[in-house]
Parts: sequence; structure tokens; C-alpha cells
Amino acid sequence: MPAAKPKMSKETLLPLLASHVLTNGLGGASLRPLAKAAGTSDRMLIYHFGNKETLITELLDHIAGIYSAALDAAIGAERPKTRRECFERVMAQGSHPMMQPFMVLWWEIVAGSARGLPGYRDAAEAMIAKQLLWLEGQMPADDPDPAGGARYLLTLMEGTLMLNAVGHEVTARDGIPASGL
Amino acid sequence: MPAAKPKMSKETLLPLLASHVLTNGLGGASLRPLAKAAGTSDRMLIYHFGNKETLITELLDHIAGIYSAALDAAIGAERPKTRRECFERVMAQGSHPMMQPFMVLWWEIVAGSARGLPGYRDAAEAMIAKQLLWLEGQMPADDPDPAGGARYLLTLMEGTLMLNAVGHEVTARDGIPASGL
DNA sequence: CAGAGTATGTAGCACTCGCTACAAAAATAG
DNA sequence: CTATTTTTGTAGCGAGTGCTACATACTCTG
Repeated sequence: MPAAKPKMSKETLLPLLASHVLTNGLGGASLRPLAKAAGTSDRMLIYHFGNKETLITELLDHIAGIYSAALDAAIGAERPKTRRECFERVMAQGSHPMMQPFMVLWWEIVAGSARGLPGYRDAAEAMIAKQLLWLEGQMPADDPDPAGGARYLLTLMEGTLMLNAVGHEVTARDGIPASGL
Repeated sequence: MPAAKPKMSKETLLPLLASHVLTNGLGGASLRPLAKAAGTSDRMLIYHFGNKETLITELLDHIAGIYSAALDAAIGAERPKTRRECFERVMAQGSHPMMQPFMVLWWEIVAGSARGLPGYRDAAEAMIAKQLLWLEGQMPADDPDPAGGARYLLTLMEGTLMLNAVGHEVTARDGIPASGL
């Protein structure tokens, strides 16, 4: 017998949409390809979400949730000894090929947030807040100021990731002082 | 008599196109609005540039040139005394309202570069390289490692600007250690 | 001035966009 | 089972997309 209908809904649709957006981008996403990736029609996307804007907004929210869950799942076993070690470990994780689609999408979210597109700002804020919290939990146990250190490392990380994104890997690598942090 | 025809060409077109893109964004730019902003028709844009892709590429190159010239025009009179002073001065300049359209566009360029869109990467690379060079020239005169310091400050700056772009101004401000740099 | 090349306007093509009207099927309620 | 509501398919609308065909002007060369 043919596959039974999976009874689609926002909840079943969003993961499929997210997966499509992670590989194909967010800015150029249009209803018909999105629908095809989710096994439906544009007609049904509008039916479930009302219009494209709220679809994107809810999709961004969903993606922020995925990201948050991914961070939760990536808690290191033992705490790093130094801030530098923490930085390097987190950067290694963020540079992992598996995370690359996420990074590519991330800059699109930043761009949308900077331009004030609806939904982007909230998603970006949530993802940064989560990352900050997570980073704070990953700081060395004896760090005198974990919250401040997390903010500092986050700033360095994002600057480094951006330089990587635009092909300045060398600048990014040499931008981190050999000692200090 | 009516205004004489200014004899359009790539060179006369690009500044008008750049101005339109700076306020209206790059991703959603389409030929007809671009042409209208430049006082022409889509027909003529294709005539001069061949197709949209090379138009965007040349436009990005032109915008990188504008940015470079703006940096050249913004050389401080006297050198800062410390790296921190240098950082704060440069950040103040980058946060100036006048520069905001540039910053909004910048993240769009980063996103395009991360996604591998043609032309974006080269423009982003050029702008970062220019900024790095400029920053190096703005470092304190007695800095032991101006090139390394410039890379470090650039990393911090871009991380901070990104946090600003997504509404984490507080995180951005507190992400810079009170002493050290 | 004749002819050649360059520049520009008009109209339109094939396509995609977000979205809707209409109707039929499917599930649910009584 | 009947009646109502929820879910889905088909078809299409009006607008916008990049781009082209064709014809016309303009400008320069001989």
C-alpha cells in the first residue's frame, strides 16, 4: 500500500522547511520550492501560515530552537582549563563542516536583522543569547568573571568567524593574540 | 531648454546605482528599480553591463572603491596613544549614523560571500584588506606590533559591530575587556 | 552628405512571485 | 447517515523578473 498521509501541520512542516533553508538559503526562498521540499504545495503553506512573512518568522524561530538544541547537545565533557582553550574548542566546533550550513545561514540572519526584516532580529537575538549562555557554562571553572569572559570570547569568535566567511582566514587566525585572552 | 543628456556610461551609472543599493539593499535589487534610480531603463543597464550578474559584480567593486576612499578621507589628525583609544575612535567612526547604510549593506555582502555568490567574496575581501591596512596606519606610534594589533582590533571591531547589528548592544559593549587590548 | 557604428525607446516573451477563488474530498459532530 | 467543518487540489490572477527583438535616433568617419 502507498505511504499513508503524514497529516501535515506547522510542526511537521517546519523541520522540512528548515532543512531546505539551511542548504538553499533564506533570502531567495520562495513558496513553491519550499513547498516542494516539504512535500506540499504553496497553497498549503499559505493555508497553514497565513502568508509568507509569518512563515519566515516562525521558521526563523524554529531554526533558533534547533540551534539552541544543538548547543545543548554539544556540552563538552570536562571544562577547559583556560580561556584560550575554551576559545579554541568552541571555534573548532563552530568551524566543523557539519556546522557550515548553519554559519552560512547565520550571516543571512545577521544581514536581515541589520536591515530590519521582520522576524530576523528576534531570531538573531535569541541565538546570540543562547550562545552567550552556553559559552558562559563552558568557561574555565576558576575563571574570575565567566559572564564577562563569555562576552569577550563571543566577540572574538564572531569577528573571527566573519573573517573566515569573507576569505580572510589568515587574518582571522593571526587576529587572536598569542597570549592574553 | 531641457537638461542636456549626460551621456550615460558605466562610470556615470555606477554611483547612482550604488546610492540606490546603499539605501534599498542589494539582495532584493532588480533591474527596473535600479534603472529608475539611475534615470534609465532596464534595457540600458543590460546594454551597458551585459547581464545582471556582471552589473552586481561591478557594482560591488565600485562600492568597495567608495568604501576605500571613505576610509582614506577619514584619517585621524593625530595618532591615538593606546590600542584602546584607537579601538574606540574607530568604533565611534563606524557607528556614526552616516555609516549605517554602509554597515547594513556590509552584512549583506558578508552573507553573499559566505554563500559564494559571484562578486561578493572579492568585494568583501577587498574591503577587509583595506580596513586592515587603514587600521594598521591608525595604530599607536609606539605599538610593538602594529600589524598584529590591527588584526586583533579588527576582529574585536567586527564582532562588536555584529552584536550591535543583532541588537545585543549591551553584550557588545561589555564584550571589550576594561583593560588589556 | 552617405554610410557605419553606437546609443536608446517600445514592446514583449517566458517565467516566477505571493496569493486567492472555487470546488472537492476527508474528517468530525450530531 | 447527515450536516458541518477542516484540509487539500486545480487553476489562475496580477505583478514583477531578467532579458531580447526590432526599430529608431544620434554621432562619428569617409
